[in-house]
Amino acid sequence: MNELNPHISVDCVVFGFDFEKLNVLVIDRGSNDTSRMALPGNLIYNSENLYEAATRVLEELTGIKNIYLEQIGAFGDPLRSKKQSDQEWLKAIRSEPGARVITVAYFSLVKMADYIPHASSFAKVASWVSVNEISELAFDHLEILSTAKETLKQKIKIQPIGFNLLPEKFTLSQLHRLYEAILEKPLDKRNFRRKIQKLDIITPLREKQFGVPHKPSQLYKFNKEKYELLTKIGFDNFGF
Amino acid sequence: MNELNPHISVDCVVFGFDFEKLNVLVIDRGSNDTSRMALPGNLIYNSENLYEAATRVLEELTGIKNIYLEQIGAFGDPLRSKKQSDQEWLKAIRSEPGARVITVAYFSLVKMADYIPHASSFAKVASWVSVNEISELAFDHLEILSTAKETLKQKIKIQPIGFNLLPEKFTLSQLHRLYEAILEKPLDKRNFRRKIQKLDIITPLREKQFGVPHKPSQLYKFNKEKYELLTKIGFDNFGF
DNA sequence: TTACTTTGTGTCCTAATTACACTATCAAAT
DNA sequence: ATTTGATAGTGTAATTAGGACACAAAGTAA
Repeated sequence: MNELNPHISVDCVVFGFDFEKLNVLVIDRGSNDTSRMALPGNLIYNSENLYEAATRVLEELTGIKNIYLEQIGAFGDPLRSKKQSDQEWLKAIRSEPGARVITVAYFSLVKMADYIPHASSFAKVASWVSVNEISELAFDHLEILSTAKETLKQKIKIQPIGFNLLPEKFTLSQLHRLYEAILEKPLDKRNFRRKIQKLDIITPLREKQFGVPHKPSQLYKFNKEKYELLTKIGFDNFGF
Repeated sequence: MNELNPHISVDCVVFGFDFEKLNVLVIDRGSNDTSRMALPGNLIYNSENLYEAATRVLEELTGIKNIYLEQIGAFGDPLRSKKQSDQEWLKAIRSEPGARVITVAYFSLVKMADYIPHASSFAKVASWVSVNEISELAFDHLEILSTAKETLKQKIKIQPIGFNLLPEKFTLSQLHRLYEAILEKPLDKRNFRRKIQKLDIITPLREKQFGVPHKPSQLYKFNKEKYELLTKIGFDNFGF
């Protein structure tokens, strides 16, 4: 009973933030056609649920574990894996390369510094790529990525999940740039700071940046207790 | 190749509004155990995509077609169809009743008056039930329903999809009660009206209610052009 | 004609949003 | 020592949105 289900896969859109822009973790299939890159993903086992499968596959392919992971939705066009380049690759790794597969996509937010991705299994290389520089991916992964970006945009307005993309200690400017990168629009610096401060979910540390060639910035940490209290009593949005 | 895929199903949460409260369309499996009701759903064909499958299954089981339909997500716990009552029913209608099936759930909004549901196929009866009176459903359908309600709550704040639940001509009071039913909280009458009017997506008709034992209400229609313009240039939310 | 029901409307107060510019503080270069 | 370059950090005024609140108007039914 603990066998691969040849009809169902999971794919993960792993976002990382380098203090400048959003990045996505992709694996390189190593062949030399034009669309060599793909999102990490694979078939599920019949014994595991979808979330477990996503967690497992991500660790197997990239070594990443213990992260924020949330479902985006299911993608199941009958032709989603019928491109010739995709079929060739599937023949190399699947026992039923022609099977009709639907995939359940997840998106994940990680602290980029914590994960120097190490490739494994059939992923020759796993690496970070700027989301805006991706114009082609295997299967329907470009569509999945696009949906993931949209989901993240919506979600960041409702929950402060962005903190999963920052280190424990961060500056307001970093948080500011993160929101701008996700929402893909400029946000006024003073208004942003005022709003974040009023939410009362960050706490200043007794610490500043040092070694930077400009005025050092106050460091903050995320106030998890306050956030959990907020989610418990219910709140509507973070309104950016 | 045009065959049923024994591992993938679709389920539909069809919402209707009776001017008082939200209702959901359920099918009655006709057996006499405690959880006789289920959401309309069935296995997909390998030749169709997920949206097509949901459309087809819904029409086959309830006669409903041409409606607003949107994906909620995938549900795939390995035990989701292992309750004894569910297994007994699956044995009656499936060739592989023990197979591990994941389901892709959709939610749908219909004008209740347009659809006097007629049962067919293995649905002995299809009928409207108030969402608040449902405490048990087959499989994991209660969880799916719960997610659907939450999705609808979120979505109604961002897009005016509520109009799919009302007839062509409607009153502001009906729209008001609809929002209250979906959001499960009272909304101030005057503030609600002000807000809706400012959105500029409804147009008053040269028509009033008649035959009602109280002051007749102005009738309105939904302004689709304005809405599409809004979605094109982008808007953030409807803020209720 | 009265009773009953639902419609439709305006104001005041508070809170939130937007637009906007200059000084402070550090490292690095000269 | 001084200058340069970079980013941090801060306040206000004007506008807009949100929330609380009560009563007259228009119909049917008794």
